[in-house]
Amino acid sequence: MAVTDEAITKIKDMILSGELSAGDRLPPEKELSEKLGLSRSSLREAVKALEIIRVLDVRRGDGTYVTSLEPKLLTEAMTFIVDLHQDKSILDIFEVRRILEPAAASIAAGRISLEQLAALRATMEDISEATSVESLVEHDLVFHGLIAAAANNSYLSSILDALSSSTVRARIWRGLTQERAVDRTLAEHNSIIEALERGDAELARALLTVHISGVENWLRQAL
Amino acid sequence: MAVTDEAITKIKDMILSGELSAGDRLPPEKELSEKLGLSRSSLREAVKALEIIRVLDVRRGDGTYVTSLEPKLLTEAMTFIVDLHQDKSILDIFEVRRILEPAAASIAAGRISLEQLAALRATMEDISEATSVESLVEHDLVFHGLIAAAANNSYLSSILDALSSSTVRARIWRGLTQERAVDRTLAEHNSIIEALERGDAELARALLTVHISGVENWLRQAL
DNA sequence: CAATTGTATTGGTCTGATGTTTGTCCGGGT
DNA sequence: ACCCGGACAAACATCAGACCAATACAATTG
Repeated sequence: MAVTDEAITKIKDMILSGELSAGDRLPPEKELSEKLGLSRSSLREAVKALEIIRVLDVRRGDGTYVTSLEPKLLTEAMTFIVDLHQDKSILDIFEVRRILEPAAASIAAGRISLEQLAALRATMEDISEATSVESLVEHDLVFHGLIAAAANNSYLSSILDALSSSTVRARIWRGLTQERAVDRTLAEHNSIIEALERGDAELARALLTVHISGVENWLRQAL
Repeated sequence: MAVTDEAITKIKDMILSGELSAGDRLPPEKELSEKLGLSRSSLREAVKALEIIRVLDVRRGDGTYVTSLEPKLLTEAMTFIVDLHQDKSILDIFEVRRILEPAAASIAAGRISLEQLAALRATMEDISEATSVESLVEHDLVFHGLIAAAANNSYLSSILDALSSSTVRARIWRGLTQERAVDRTLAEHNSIIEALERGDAELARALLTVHISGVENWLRQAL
């Protein structure tokens, strides 16, 4: 194994063993490189790799820290990967979303707060068939993100966030505007909000299934 | 933004734009570093970061290539992250598994092949309450992995694989052996196989829900 | 006491040299 | 014609050392 990969493993092990915990600061690069027995350049490659998956947080002029390691941080790393995997099998991604989104909505129906409901309703304002694609994408991201967040499970919302990379969404909304299906989609969003307001878990689940399936079917024939 | 991060973005964009496709070889480090306007050292940090999330494949003495970018590769990257996130909120992870595993089993019931069924049955051989924890973990990983694979959705099985890091599994099985709950768990596995053999999607879904919930409840009281 | 300035610490980047591995080509032997 | 081995080139791996830039913190100053 290359020295850099060894360093990655060693740092990972230090975290797993508890020698390093969330928020802890690592020794300076020079010191750590000597301790691990490799050059600073090689160590930096290892640190960079751990930084991109949000395990380490490097602050110039300050030091390198272990991140909070909250599940939320999983999102960014996963999004990065899913972004690159797009086009490969969007339908597979939709199949997973069709499983998770209704489940999230169902859970959310029993837990969602008034503030979150208000935020959901707010996303519907100023949105219509005439709205720009960028705004629609933004609305959609926030809308589904809020529902996932209301389910109160960081892993669940992180995974859903990642599976709905904005790049993919943008293309879909672009297609929807051409197909003049925007108001149907927005009407579905409205129904979902109403179900959540009533705390109707079963209805919320069903509406999400229909909603995702609708887009999925449009996608299927578009490909 | 630092030059290294710029390089990461640029390489990512080259892949997204199609300038680089799966399997393509990147220019040599020296050449690419000049093209992107940074030193070789900094470029190497960028490459290392993309290598760890399985976007690039570096072959010493040969060159650097874009990986196949198959969803399967998502697993390794995600597992690495989830491994580090363990202990933080295992129950959240179980909640997601309780959503995905039954869905996967339900889909698998209609698609599973005879070979896959045989493989599933094979995992039950030589397994009993007396078996070592290592073997039980191995059995469990393969068992659930096969079901996920039978659902024939790479993203689904990748995510499930990642959520079931062997580190977590090991600890759970260790607990189960102490609680003498091993044969109940194995009996549930048997029932699941039978449901899949009959192609009974609804039953498979229910059994998986019960199965995951059972472990989940044990975990809840153990924490 | 607050604002400013200095300075040490720490990460960011570059350069250039050297080691290691791999792929390829070519010549000799069968 | 085929196979094998060595030489060579290409490409990544690693290191050492230098200098830049941002930050934290203590000292200074008003």
